[in-house]
Amino acid sequence: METDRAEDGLEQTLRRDLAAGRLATTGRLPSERRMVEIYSTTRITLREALLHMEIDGLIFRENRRGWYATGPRMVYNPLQRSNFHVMAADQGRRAETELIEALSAPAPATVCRLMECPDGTEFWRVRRRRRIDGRLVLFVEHYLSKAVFPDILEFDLNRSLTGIYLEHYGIDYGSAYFEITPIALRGLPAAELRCADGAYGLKITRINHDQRGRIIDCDLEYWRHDAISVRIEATD
Amino acid sequence: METDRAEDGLEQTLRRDLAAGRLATTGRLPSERRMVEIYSTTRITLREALLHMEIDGLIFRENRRGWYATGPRMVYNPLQRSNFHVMAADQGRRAETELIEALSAPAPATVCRLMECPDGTEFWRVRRRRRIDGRLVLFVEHYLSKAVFPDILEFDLNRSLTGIYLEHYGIDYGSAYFEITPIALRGLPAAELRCADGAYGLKITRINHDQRGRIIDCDLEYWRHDAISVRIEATD
DNA sequence: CAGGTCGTCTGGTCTAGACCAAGGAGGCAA
DNA sequence: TTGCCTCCTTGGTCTAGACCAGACGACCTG
Repeated sequence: METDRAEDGLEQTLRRDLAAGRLATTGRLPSERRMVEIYSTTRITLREALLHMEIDGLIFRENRRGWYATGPRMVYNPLQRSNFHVMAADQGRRAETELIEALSAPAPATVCRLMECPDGTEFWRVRRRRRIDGRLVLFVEHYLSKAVFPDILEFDLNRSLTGIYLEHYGIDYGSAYFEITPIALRGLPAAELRCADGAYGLKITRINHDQRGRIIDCDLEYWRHDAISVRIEATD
Repeated sequence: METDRAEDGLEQTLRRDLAAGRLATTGRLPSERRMVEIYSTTRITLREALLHMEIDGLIFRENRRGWYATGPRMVYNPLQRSNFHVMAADQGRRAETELIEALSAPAPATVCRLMECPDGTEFWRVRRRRRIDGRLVLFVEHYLSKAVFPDILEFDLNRSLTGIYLEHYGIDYGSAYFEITPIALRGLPAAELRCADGAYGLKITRINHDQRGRIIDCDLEYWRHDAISVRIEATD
C-alpha cells in the first residue's frame, strides 16, 4: 500500500490509493491510527486530508465508527411522481426505508408558516430514515395534515407515503414548493444519519399540494451532501 | 473580547462573540494568530472551530486573505425570468457582475452531451463572476450557441445576458433543465471566487431553451455554499 | 436468556510548536 | 506614472504527542 511519492502530498497519495482500491477493500478504510502507521504521518495531517476528500464526496464517516468509501451519487428529481424506491431501482440502486416514529405533534413555527396554518397546529409527524445500497443517506420529517389523512397511522409507514396517499385516500400530488439549502447537519438528523455533528448536508424542504391545490403535507429532508445530485426539468 | 467560559469549548465562545459582534467589526475577523492570542489557544484548535463555523455558513475565508462574517443567504429561484441584478435588488441586496473573458472555444464533452451537439463544438464561452453586497459568491461559465447569437461579443457582457437576448435577438427563455450538486470548488472557479482549493460549493448546471424549444445556452454556475438557498415553485 | 458492566476500539478535541507559499502594501527605479 | 522588487502578513501544511467520549462486543450476573 506504500505509494508515497515525494513530489506531492499525503492527500494525493490517499486519493490514488483509494481510486486504485488499495485503501478500502470492503468499502471501509483502515482506522485513522492504522493509516497514520501506513503512511508515516500524524493524525492531524491525515485527518485534514480525509476531511478534504470528504468534501469532495470520495469518502464519508460514520460518527466514531470509521471512514468509508462513497458510492455514486443518486440522481434525485423532486418533481418526479414516482417514489423513492422506484427512483432508486431505476438507477440500479437498492433503497430501504426505516420508520423511526409516527405520532401527533405540533409543527414548528417555520413549518406552520409554510403550510399556512396557525402556529402550534397539530400534524401527524412521521420520522423516517432511508438507505441507498445499505448506506444511511436521508433523514426525513414529514408533517401530514390530520384533516386530509385522519387515520394514516393505521398503515405500514415503512412503505411509500405516495403509495398510501393514492391507494387509501385517492390523493395524488399536484404542485409543490421546494427549498434546497446547503447546511450543517446537527442534532437529530445528524444522530439518525450517524454523522458527526456539523457535517455538511443538504436540506430540502418541500410543501406538497394535491390536484385541487390543497396543502397536504410538508417534508423536511436532510441528505448527506455526497449522496445526491438534484435534477429538475422545468417547462414553462 | 474575553468571553471564555470553562463549561464549553472554544467554538461556542467564538459563536457567541461573533453573534454579539465582539469578533468582527467590519465583517473581517482578526487574523488567526491574533485570535490564538485573544482566546489563548492553538492554531490547530482555532482553525478546527473556524472550519466548523464555515460549514454552518457563519463565516467564510478568502484564500490567504482572512476570515469574514457571512451575510444572509440570497434566495435564488432558477425558474424565475428576472435576471441576477433584479433578483438581488428585490431582496434588498446589491449585485455586481464582472466579465472575466468572452471568446470562442470548444465546449467540454460533458457540456456537449447536455447540449446535444458533437464533442468539440465551438461556442461563445463567457466567464463572469458576481458579487452580492461586495462579496464574491458566484463564478459562471456560459456557453452560448454561435448560431443563435452570432455577434454577441459586440455587446456589454457585464450586463444581464437575459436582457441582451431579449433586446437584441428577441429571444426569451422557454423550458430549462437544471442540475444542482454539492461539490468541492477547485481550479478556476476556486481561484476566481478567491476560496481555498477544495472549498465546499454548489454547482448548478443549467440548459436553457428558447420559446420554440431550441437549446440556446448552457450555464455552469459555481456558488459559494453559504451564499444561496434555492427555491422552486413547481406547478403541474 | 436478558440486562448490565467494562474494556477496547473508534473518531473528536486539544497543546505547542515549525516551515511554506500566496497576498498585498510600500518603496524604489526606470 | 508605471512596473518591479522586497518584506511583512496571512492562511496552508506539517510534526509529535495527549486525553476525552461515544460505539460496540464480550463477559458476567441475576
